[in-house]
Amino acid sequence: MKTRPVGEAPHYLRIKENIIALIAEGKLRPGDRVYSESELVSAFGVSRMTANRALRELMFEGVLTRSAGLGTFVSSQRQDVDLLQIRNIAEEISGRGHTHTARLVVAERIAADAGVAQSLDIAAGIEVMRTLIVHLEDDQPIQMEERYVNPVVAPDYLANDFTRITPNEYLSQVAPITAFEHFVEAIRPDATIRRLLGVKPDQPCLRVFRRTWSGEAVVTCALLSYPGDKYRLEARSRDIPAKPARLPQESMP
Amino acid sequence: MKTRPVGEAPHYLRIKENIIALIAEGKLRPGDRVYSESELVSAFGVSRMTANRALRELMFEGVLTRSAGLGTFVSSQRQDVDLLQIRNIAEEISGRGHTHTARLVVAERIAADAGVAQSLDIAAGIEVMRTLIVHLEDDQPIQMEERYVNPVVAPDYLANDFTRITPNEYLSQVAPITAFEHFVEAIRPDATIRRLLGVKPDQPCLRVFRRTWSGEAVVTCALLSYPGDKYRLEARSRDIPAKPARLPQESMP
DNA sequence: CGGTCATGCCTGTATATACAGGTCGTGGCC
DNA sequence: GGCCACGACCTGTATATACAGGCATGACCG
Repeated sequence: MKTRPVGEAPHYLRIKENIIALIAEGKLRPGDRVYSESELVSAFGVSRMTANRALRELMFEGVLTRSAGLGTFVSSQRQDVDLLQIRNIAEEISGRGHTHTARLVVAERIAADAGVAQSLDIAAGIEVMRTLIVHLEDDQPIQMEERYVNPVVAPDYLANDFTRITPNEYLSQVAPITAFEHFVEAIRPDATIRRLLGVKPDQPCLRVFRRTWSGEAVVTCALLSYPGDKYRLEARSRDIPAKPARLPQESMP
Repeated sequence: MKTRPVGEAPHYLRIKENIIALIAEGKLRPGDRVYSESELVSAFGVSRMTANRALRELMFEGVLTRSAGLGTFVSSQRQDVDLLQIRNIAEEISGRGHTHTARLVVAERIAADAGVAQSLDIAAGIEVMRTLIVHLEDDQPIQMEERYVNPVVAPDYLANDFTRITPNEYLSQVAPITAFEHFVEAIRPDATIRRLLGVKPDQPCLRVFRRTWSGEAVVTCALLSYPGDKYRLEARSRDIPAKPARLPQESMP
C-alpha cells in the first residue's frame, strides 16, 4: 500500500487509535506487552517507520513505555498522570481585556536563610536577590509575588523595571525554563498579604509556591498569594472538545 | 554522513538542542520563523526525515508551531505553558505509607440542575448520578468528593462499592480520560464541609473543580474539598533534576 | 555444573525517495 | 484594474532499506 485514499486518517493515526482502543477496552492492561514494530508491519501493512512513529508518539504521550531489546509496554501510571497548563498572571489579565500594572514593594539583596538556600539549591548565607511585587488588575490587587532569584543564573535581575516586565518574563528570557514545581495551598492571609492585597483576616487566600529550573540550576522560587474571592487557578489539558466551562453553583446537601 | 560516530548525540537531538539554544539566547523570538526542513538538511547535512523529526518533536513539546505551506514558527505562549502532573488521592496517600479509607455519605440519582447540566454538557433535567464521599488518611478526613456522573457514559456507576474502588479508578476503567479541566480555589468551608471534614469555620479550604472527558463526552465533574491545614496540591513537570522540595518558612517583611 | 558466547528479536537512528496538499507571490489574461 | 492559473516553497505522510545496540535465551565448552 503505497499511498492512502483521500479522506482516510493517516496510517500512523489509525495504529495509535487501535492501540488506545485496546487499552480502553481492557484488552491491554498496564504492564502488558504491545505489538512490536514488525508485528504492526504485518498487521497493518505499513512500513516499520510508520509503526515506529505510532509507537514513539504514544510513548511521548505517556501511554507506552519502550525499551530497546525488550519491547513496548503499556505504561502503568497512565490514569493518574494528568497534563496541565497554567497561564501566567500578566497574560491572563490582558487576555480578559483588563489592564495589568505592577507595584514594586521591595527589591534587595539578602543572605539566603536555610529555607531559601535549600529551595534554590545553594549554600546558606550566599547573597540572593529578593523582590516583592504586587500585581494589579484594573488597579485591584490580584497577586502578591515574593520572589528569590539565584544570582548565579540571573545576576542582573534587579536592574529591571518590574513595572514594565514581569520577573517571569525576564527570567525566562535569561534562562529558558526546563522544569518546575508547584505547591498550592489555601491559607489565612498574614499581615503583609492583608496590607498589600487589601483582604480581610477571614478571607482565605490561595498561595502557590513555585520553583523553576533551567537545566540543572534552580533559577528562582516564588510565593504567589491571591485573594480567594477574586482569583482561581485554571488548569486544563490540551484537546478539550469544545465549550467554555462554568463553575457550578453550590449544591451541597 | 551515513552513520554517526559512537558517543555523539543523535543528529535529530543536536538539531533540537541547536534550535532551543537559539531561542534561549533570544536570537529566535516568539513568532519568528525557524529554518525549514530543507534548510536544516543543508545546514546539518542530514536527511529531510531527520530534520522533520527534530521539528515535529519540538512541536509536540510546545516549542514550535508548524503549518503546512507556511513554515515553522516559535510558539508564542512557550514561557507561559507549563506541563504538570497531579497525583490522585488514593495513590498519594498510599505513597506516603498511610492507609486510605473512604466513607460513602450519599449515592443517589437526581435530575440535573442548570449548573450540573452545563458542566456535564447534557440537557437540564436528565437524571444523573451523584455521590458524596469522604476520603480519610489514617482515619483523618482529608478530602470531600462531591461527584456528578454522566449516565450515558457510566450507567452502572452506582453499583460500585466505593469503599473498595475510588470513583476515579472506576471511571477511568469505563472510559479512558482524554481531557480534563481544573479550577482551584481557596474557600471558606460551608456547613457540609465543616461537618464532614471536621474543620473550623475560620479554616481556609482548598477546593478543586474537575471535569473529565472521554472523547467528546464529559464523563464526570467533581468538587474536591480539602482542609487547608492538612493538604496542599503538588504539581511538577517531568525532568526535575534531583532533590526533593521543601516549602520555605514564612519570611515576610 | 556453571560460565561464556552466539544468535535472534526488538528498538533506535538515519537516509533517500516519493507523492499529496496548503500558501502565497507572480504574471498573464480578460 | 481585477481575476485567475501556475509555479515555488513548505510541511505531511509513507515506503524501503540499513546499521547500531540492548536484551534474553540457549547452546557450547571448560
